[in-house]
Amino acid sequence: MKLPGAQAIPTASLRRLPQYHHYLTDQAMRGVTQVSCSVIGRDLNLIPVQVRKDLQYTGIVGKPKVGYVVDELIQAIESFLGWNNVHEAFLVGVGNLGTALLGHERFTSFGLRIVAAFDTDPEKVGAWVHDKAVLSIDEMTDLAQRMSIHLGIITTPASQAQHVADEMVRGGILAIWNFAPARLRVPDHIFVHNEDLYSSLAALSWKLARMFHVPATPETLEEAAEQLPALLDESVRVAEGAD
Amino acid sequence: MKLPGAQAIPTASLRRLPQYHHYLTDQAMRGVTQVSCSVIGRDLNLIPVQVRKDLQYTGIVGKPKVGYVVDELIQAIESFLGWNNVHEAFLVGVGNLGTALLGHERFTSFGLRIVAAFDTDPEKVGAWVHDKAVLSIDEMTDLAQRMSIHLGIITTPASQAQHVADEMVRGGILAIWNFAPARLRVPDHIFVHNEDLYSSLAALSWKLARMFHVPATPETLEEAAEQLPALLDESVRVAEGAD
DNA sequence: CGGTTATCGATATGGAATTATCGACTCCAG
DNA sequence: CTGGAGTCGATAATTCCATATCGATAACCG
Repeated sequence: MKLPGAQAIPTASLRRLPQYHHYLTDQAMRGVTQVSCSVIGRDLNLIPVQVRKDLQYTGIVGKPKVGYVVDELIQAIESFLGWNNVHEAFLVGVGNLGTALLGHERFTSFGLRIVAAFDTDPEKVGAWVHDKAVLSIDEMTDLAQRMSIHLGIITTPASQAQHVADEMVRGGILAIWNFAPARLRVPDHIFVHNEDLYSSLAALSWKLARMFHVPATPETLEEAAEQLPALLDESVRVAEGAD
Repeated sequence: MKLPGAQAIPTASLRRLPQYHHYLTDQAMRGVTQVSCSVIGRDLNLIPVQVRKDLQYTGIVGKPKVGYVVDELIQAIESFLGWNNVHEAFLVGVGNLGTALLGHERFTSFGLRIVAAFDTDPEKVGAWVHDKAVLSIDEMTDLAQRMSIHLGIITTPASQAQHVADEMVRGGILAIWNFAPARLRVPDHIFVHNEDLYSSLAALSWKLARMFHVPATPETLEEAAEQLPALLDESVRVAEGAD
């Protein structure tokens, strides 16, 4: 028996759901009450079949010829993603990025409320950033336990991320949203969700490099083929002095 | 004939390369000169085969029993990702997130230099944020043309993102790094790379919801099966009043 | 009131990505 | 100098995701 809202959903689909949600709330504000996969697909540059498949994971049921009721769809997505239950979180690392996240009031609508921030810098401790108190990192572990906080957000430099993660685990935190470019080592039962801007930057860099420096024209391919040392010959370094 | 540094690489592999890069530079600092896929896999929680496959895309060649030379590997990744050629970029939207990005001096090491920022807010225009001038958005289009800027970064609210994108295209920008939660509509030859924190948050939310509210035990599955209305019966809304 | 059209839901196909397997090579130990 | 262990590189198999196709259903129109 197949269960709606079951445990299996492709990551790719999961990442598209907020886009549908955003689009749908926008449509709802404009007074639209019903919507079809075709229309969504047109506006979001996706093929209708994929939209339908994604939405089916939420357990929503549509009607032929009409499509879906917008409000029901929004509810289904929110429910599926757990946005109806707000999770309280601690944030560690009140730098540029940390401050930015603290300012995202919108998070509350998406099931996330940052209740306090922590830092090591004495100048920051005691301050208030976007109505959130900045406390000393030393208090974090104990406070997480006493407040039963289960979610931690790390926005420190990479060098401190592991230490912060360890403290979070000690404090009973079970899930970590990690923005530091570091691979955290945690016990198996702790869930780590890595953000890592650099991973994303890589995809962009690669594309840019090929757009501006190594375009895929036949000539440049031949050039490259000439330049590349005997890959078939010796172990010469391939990318030497490219700068 | 297969070309090293060719056009095809899985996105997933692309996203892992910076992690290897970060790990390798760290190892290099510690004096490690050679490394094998097994070791990398152990430290980064990946299976050796996958590491090997990812690294092969960069065109690097290893030696049996020994592995790879760390410095060559770093060079190969940087070259493959185009990090040896710095791209200049404009950033639009000096809010929390924009400010955070402007502060990332590290970007320069990864092929990206933000040369100027733009905003509509008269209070921000004329200021300097992290040594970058904040200019009026009106100047952006013209300036992009005159300075031959080809990369734009959008950190505005979603409502303004489309307008900014249009202006960027008019200014000759060819690639856009979009942090606004909006689907941009651009000509075909423009490359858009979406960041969208909310997409990422969705994956986290979904996991959290199942960790704390709908764990995957048989009992709760039965409960859920009971609660869910007759999906097989009528079109009743599935997720009613979950709040 | 019946035919047409648009949409949903389900299944099937195609392709891509991860994982597994095998042969070849290099270092190290005896 | 020779055998064994460990690693690379390539190919094969599996799994997973995206896309295509088909029947069923409900609104619209003549």
